[in-house]
Amino acid sequence: MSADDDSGRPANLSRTVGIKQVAAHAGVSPGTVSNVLNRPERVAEATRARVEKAIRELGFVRNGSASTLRAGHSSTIGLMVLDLANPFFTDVARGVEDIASERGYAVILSSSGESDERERRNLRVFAEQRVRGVLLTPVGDDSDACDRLRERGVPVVLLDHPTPRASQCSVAVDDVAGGELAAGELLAGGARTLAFVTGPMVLRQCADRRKGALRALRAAGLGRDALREVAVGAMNARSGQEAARRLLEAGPPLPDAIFCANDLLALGVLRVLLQAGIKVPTDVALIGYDDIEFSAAAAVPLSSVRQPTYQLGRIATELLLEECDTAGGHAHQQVMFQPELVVRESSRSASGGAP
Amino acid sequence: MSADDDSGRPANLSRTVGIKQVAAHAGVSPGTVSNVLNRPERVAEATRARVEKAIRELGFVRNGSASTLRAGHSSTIGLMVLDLANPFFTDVARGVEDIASERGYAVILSSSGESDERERRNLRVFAEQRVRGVLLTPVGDDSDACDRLRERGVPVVLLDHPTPRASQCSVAVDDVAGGELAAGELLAGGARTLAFVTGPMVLRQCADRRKGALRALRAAGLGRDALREVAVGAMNARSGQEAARRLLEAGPPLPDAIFCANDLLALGVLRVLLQAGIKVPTDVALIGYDDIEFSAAAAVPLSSVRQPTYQLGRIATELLLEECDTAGGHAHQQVMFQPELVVRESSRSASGGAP
DNA sequence: CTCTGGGGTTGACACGTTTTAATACGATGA
DNA sequence: TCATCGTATTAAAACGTGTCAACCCCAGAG
Repeated sequence: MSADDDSGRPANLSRTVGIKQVAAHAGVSPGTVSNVLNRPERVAEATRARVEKAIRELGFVRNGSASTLRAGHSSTIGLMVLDLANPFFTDVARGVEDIASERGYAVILSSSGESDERERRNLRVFAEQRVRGVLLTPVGDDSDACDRLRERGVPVVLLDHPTPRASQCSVAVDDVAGGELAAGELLAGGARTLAFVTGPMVLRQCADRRKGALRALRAAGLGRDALREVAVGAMNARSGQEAARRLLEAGPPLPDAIFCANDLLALGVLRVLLQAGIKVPTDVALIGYDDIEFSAAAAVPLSSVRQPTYQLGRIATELLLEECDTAGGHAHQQVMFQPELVVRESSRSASGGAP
Repeated sequence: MSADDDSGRPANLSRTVGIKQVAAHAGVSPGTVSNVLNRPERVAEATRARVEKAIRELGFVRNGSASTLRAGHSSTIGLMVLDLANPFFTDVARGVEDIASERGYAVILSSSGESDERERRNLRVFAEQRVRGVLLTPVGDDSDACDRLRERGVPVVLLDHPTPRASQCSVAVDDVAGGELAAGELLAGGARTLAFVTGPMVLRQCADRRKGALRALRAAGLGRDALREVAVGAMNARSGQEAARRLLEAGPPLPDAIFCANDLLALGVLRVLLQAGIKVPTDVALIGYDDIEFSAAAAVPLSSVRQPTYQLGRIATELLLEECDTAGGHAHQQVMFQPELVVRESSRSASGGAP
């Protein structure tokens, strides 16, 4: 009585159980089964029950490829972020998944790893899968790949990336303001020389936060030469360590304070500084960006700039699905949030406390 | 060889450009285009060049749904982890993505959030998408949903989850040994009473690490009553904080040391302890599990148990793809890695140093 | 009784690709 | 010259679902 071969048991092993098999089992036509699945209100209560019973009994699972093929688009959306290992983006992803699954959409999650070649490759996979729409945190500013998608009729919402173009939706946080907040906090603490530790400048996040820092410097009456820039290849803790080592190797006059474009960078910097016996914030003040969960628990609790990450994901997804569901008349929106300064120990220099 | 019917202008707006349009443009049959895409060696150099030119000019992108429908399965694999916000799993995911994309597979990444209902729902999405195979870190031990997939002919490799069943592949790390290492380290430091902070016991990871801890206790000649267990609802930092508060509220005789089933839990515990003015490791020693990147940078650098995360993902994917590509004769493997103790400050109690 | 209307159901086709059996064609050997 | 063979290409038949026009049947109106 082992369930080895097809010995009279319900058709578990029958190669594939499709809409037709269900129809036969329920004594209706395939069209009716399709109606039960897609417009249940059009089919009489009794037949509907019979079909649903058959579906359960046969363990039918709708073939998504066939649906997609017929419909011209699937019920999945693609989400492409810069770095899956960054808690900032996993928070965003959580917001995306929550809204999407609430509305019956599945999410294909993908990461470009800050490489535009991987971005292109993964966007092509999205295109092949005929995703319904795409949420994209672009690596560069070249909107080329993005435009090709939109030409194909695939809505794209830019995520954590503002756009001046009225022809598309975007959700972002004001990184210039955030950079100004961060640098301003360091300057208010008494710093006269700053270092800016950053990832690749092609990343808009880095460029904007730098711009904000420069603005703060100017407001404090300091020149551009008060800012030393250290650019590394990625925005993770490992690169942060490299940046700190470079700063140390550069020689004795360390900057008064360091602004990192990212909490991951800041944690890496912090680690190397402490290992070198440098006191934070006494010797050097430090501030990061994103306010990820681990920053508060760091060796020296890290000051940072908080962004509404989860909201970012939610709003972006709502905009995208709105654009998908609306036929033609969709009003594109460019949403911009404001960041918030979070002051912890790493920037509370002994000298410059509260005013 | 002159323009056939299209009047000079690139066919951007033609509703959908499929294999047929390419064929017409290149003056061949659709079958030949398909051959160019899938078995280029079968088609003459000259025609192949012509077809490839047409593909570029029309911006053709193969329709994955149609391929999948025809083939019966797609060229994507599904990856379901317990918690995307846990760096342990993002490291694993990196290993998976690297191997998969190397072999021309795309990855659909999904997270059950330690909820078996979400696990079932997301596995159903995998089934609808007709993924080629699934990498699964199951929430519970009920292999039901998993079995249904395998009945459908979808290979499933268990990830971070050992199995005694010879009928399926699995890749795991010995969590009993790891738990024993962790608790052993605390006991070697002089602790006589322990707390075990853990997530839901349905999670095998938690159950096994507890088993290892008990084994270490026994080896040290201590009874089961030397271990106080604090179980919380999830394995993240927030729950860790809750656990620590519960320990503090329970009254003055704190345990000598705390073993957390997870670094996230440990970081949460650490934070609350420090805020309460409790010295780590002097008053209470602490050890976590997974050795995530942030543990080394914590307020008190966290001792932990390291696992070969990236390798875990790689090997699991290799096994899965091997099973997918092999027709029938596939030898299932159960791979088990050994964990490694990483001692840092949080477990170096003043009393018990080196032997 | 017939006629009309409408809810419920059906059947057939289309979606874009892959695959298989069949075809065209030029070259080779008898 | 014809038969044979191999290579390059083609036409046609699936894959499983959604859609839409057609159809059936019965209730109610005339």
